[in-house]
Amino acid sequence: MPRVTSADVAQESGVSRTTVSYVLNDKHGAMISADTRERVLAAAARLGYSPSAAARTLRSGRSDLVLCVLPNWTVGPVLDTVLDELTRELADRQLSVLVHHGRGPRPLAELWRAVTPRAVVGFTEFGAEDADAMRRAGIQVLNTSLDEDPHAVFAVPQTRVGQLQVRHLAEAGHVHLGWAAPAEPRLADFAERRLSGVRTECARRGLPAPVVQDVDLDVGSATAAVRAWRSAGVTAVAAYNDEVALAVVAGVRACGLSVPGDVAVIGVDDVPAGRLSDPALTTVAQDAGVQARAIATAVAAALDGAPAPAADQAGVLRLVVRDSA
Amino acid sequence: MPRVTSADVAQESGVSRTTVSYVLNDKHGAMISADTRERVLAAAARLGYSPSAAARTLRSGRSDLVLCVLPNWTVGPVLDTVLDELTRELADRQLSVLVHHGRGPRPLAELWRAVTPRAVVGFTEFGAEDADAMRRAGIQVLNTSLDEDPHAVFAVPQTRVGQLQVRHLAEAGHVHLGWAAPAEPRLADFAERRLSGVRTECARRGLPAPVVQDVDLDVGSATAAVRAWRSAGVTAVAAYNDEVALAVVAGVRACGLSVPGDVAVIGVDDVPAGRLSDPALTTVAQDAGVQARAIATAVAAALDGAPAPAADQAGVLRLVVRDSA
DNA sequence: CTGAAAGCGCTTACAG
DNA sequence: CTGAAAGCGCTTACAG
Repeated sequence: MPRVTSADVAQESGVSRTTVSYVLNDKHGAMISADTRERVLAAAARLGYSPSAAARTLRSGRSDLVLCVLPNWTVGPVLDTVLDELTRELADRQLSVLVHHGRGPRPLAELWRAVTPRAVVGFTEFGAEDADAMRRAGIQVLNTSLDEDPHAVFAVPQTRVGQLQVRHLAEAGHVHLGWAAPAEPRLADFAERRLSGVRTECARRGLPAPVVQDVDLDVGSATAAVRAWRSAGVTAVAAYNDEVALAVVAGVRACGLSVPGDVAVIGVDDVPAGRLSDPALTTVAQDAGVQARAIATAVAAALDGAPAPAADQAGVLRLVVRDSA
Repeated sequence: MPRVTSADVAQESGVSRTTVSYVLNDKHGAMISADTRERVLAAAARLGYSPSAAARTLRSGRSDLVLCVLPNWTVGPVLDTVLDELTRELADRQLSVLVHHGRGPRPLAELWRAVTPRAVVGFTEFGAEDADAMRRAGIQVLNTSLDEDPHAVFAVPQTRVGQLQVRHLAEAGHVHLGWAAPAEPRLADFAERRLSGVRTECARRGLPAPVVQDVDLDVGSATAAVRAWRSAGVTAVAAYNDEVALAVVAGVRACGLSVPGDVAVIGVDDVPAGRLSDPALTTVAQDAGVQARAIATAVAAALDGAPAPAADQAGVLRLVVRDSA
């Protein structure tokens, strides 16, 4: 069954392809009689016509797609929400958001060439040659991954996350702090940034350096870490995220100790499971909506050739005090 | 800065566009001298040439994209993993996977027209007219959402999930069961299927019908539900998923009761937080790898025009017994 | 108000 | 072994 083209619609409605195009694209300048208009629309509907985006993109040199490239580790709940919101935000600007997961074995180039996006938003860093090639092809390249990236349009200030954790713990009187690192090596870049914030803030307050322990998402690993912290005199632990924090809580419990009495724990992300755990997790929440809007604004600005507006990066973070610290 | 085209490469290397195309596509039939070949490749590299996928798609009538359409509620951890794996699986077949989140305000048609995918995999049902239009455009339409869908290529047997939960609870001697439904209305379709499995299995075993309670992801809501269950004589609760199960556990605790002594709880998904909770959650795990491979196989079969192979749907599910039931 | 024609960049028979 | 040419389906000046 051959494709229905604008020529078919033209023939069916007895007009030229030009007119079909004008009608279907609601062309402003051209004045089409209401009668013709109606005829064309009816024919298009009858034939089930849908314009070829490939042809349109080829002709106009631009699609209306925004490609988001995710890192090759599992998307957390926050990023999920960011993508949902971003999709909604950009829809207002007639842009469709497409997400690519996990940087598989196929080179990124295959992908952006295949979709000809207007903009690519990286939630992970791409290689310099990839970025250059995309820019050469007229694609706006935006990056949101890490704070120091010069091309970053919006980076959640990861060091600030660590600072907030320490501030809360220190103000509660804790002096000897621990840091629970994720075992997953692909998280290392993020973890490093957060830890660096923890270190800085400890130093600034004259506290001893944090005692770092890797913590897997199982009780055994967490128990070992808790023992190490205890013997180092640690009374409060800042965790990479809520999941790791939950593991730490489980470890403390397994040692026959209690949270926050023996060891206080603070996480990051504010996941539902943290609200429901015993004790409920104190955490640093990231506002997905703020992130999504900032990225959407940056994308829109880039497409308009405008300078990226300064995003209120501090506003994303919020301390949520519950029972674990 | 104008686009570099194959004509530029041809000129730069002193050959025709035909030859450029042959070299770049590793055309089998055509014998190109090693010398020419090299010259073309060098010129392409020097110019930073990247072929226009729009033109290629227009010319050949097909792209190498597979579009996954997600429902408009947040992706769970299982689906996340499925997408990662699917991306990997299909990369072996030279296909790139693109994911669309959340069915925003833009009509789906805009999207598939804009990317001209080879296949669309729906993790949510689309309207009949959308599906028809896609099929008319030569796109393979696959659906994975719910068991009864005739177009479903691979549906996790949701009713079976409920059956497994009941079987475990019943074999542990429980007679009066509760079912914890998610408060989120967008989950209703899934929840309904699981609950139906619970009902069926209760009936089959001659147990009274399950007592259904909506449970929000907060302690207050869960506490109210637990009180209702207790006064109905319920001793074990099957929850929609692990998050809801965690809420139920929190509710039981808030009532001053214990899990599983007073109320046993079983979830679905096997999320890390469930492993770490106190007590550790008994749950029904879904194997994301099995799902991803089944979908990948189905997509490949559809593209080859082959009939979809029967997937081993039962193998996806596995009971994980821990301490909560 | 509407039509004929060019051209976006590519691939592929068809001739040499 | 390589080139000239057609055509995928669309939009948009340019003429009427």
